[in-house]
Amino acid sequence: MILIDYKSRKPIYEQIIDNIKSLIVSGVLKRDEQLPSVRQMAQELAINPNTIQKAYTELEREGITYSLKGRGSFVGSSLQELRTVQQKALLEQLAELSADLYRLQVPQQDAWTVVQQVYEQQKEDEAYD
Amino acid sequence: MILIDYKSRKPIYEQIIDNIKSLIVSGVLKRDEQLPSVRQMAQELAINPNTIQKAYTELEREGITYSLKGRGSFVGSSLQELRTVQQKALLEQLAELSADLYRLQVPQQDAWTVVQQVYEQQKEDEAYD
DNA sequence: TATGTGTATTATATTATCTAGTACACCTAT
DNA sequence: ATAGGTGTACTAGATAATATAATACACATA
Repeated sequence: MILIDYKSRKPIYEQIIDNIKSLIVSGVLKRDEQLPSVRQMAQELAINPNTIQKAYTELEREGITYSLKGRGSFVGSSLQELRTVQQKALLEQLAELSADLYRLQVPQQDAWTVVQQVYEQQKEDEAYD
Repeated sequence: MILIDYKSRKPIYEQIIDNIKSLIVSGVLKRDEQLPSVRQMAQELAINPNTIQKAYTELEREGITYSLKGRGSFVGSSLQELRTVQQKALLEQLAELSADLYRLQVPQQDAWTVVQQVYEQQKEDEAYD
């Protein structure tokens, strides 16, 4: 369900956060569905429970999950809500990257070609599902 | 000449590296031109000389500068060489970002609009030089 | 010779990350 | 009521990356 890359410079708890967001946005985890408990996920990933706890706390702070004492942690954000937020964030990243591309005098056409090619490649990959 | 953002999560030595690359790519620093000495830059930025040294060592490792004992550090990469390398790196970033955009189902048209707007905005800003 | 270079070394401080262990309050099924 | 599973809080320690501090040495040049 969740994969951790220990070689990455990205902290484990951030990888868990991103992973859960992906699961929600991809529709695997749905609103009000229960997440694995802190201890369970810690055991499955062979990671300290405190690290999972840190990820869950941050997810709750962002309003993406909610926790009930004695019950568990649950998805608090709908697929559409989270998708909208993340789309906005990605477009902001794209704007920053575009500014860098401009500064380095990369032709607009070259940038566009890359985007197009990736989109078409992804579409092809999807055709095999 | 160089600005450091102490609030940034990016380490100071990395900021120095990026800053010097920008100065080369923008044509401010030219091939074989001498960089500020380790001690001089350390004093100007009120930063420990070892931190500057770390940045310079990395720049030399990347082939962007070269150092001569007793002489100083100099630009070893031409504007065109470095620009080409960095353009390639940026386009790779763009490819990764495009894949994320696709996964989040951002319409290709929306992405394209952002890129276009940034390019036009930058062009306008430049007109005031 | 004096000064300014790059470079190397050792030590310390700080911060972020992660682990370890323990404890408590709460919920629920038995 | 009890047991077991929840979230949560707390203290402590290990480790790595980053940055500072203080010296020292070799080399180049005016």
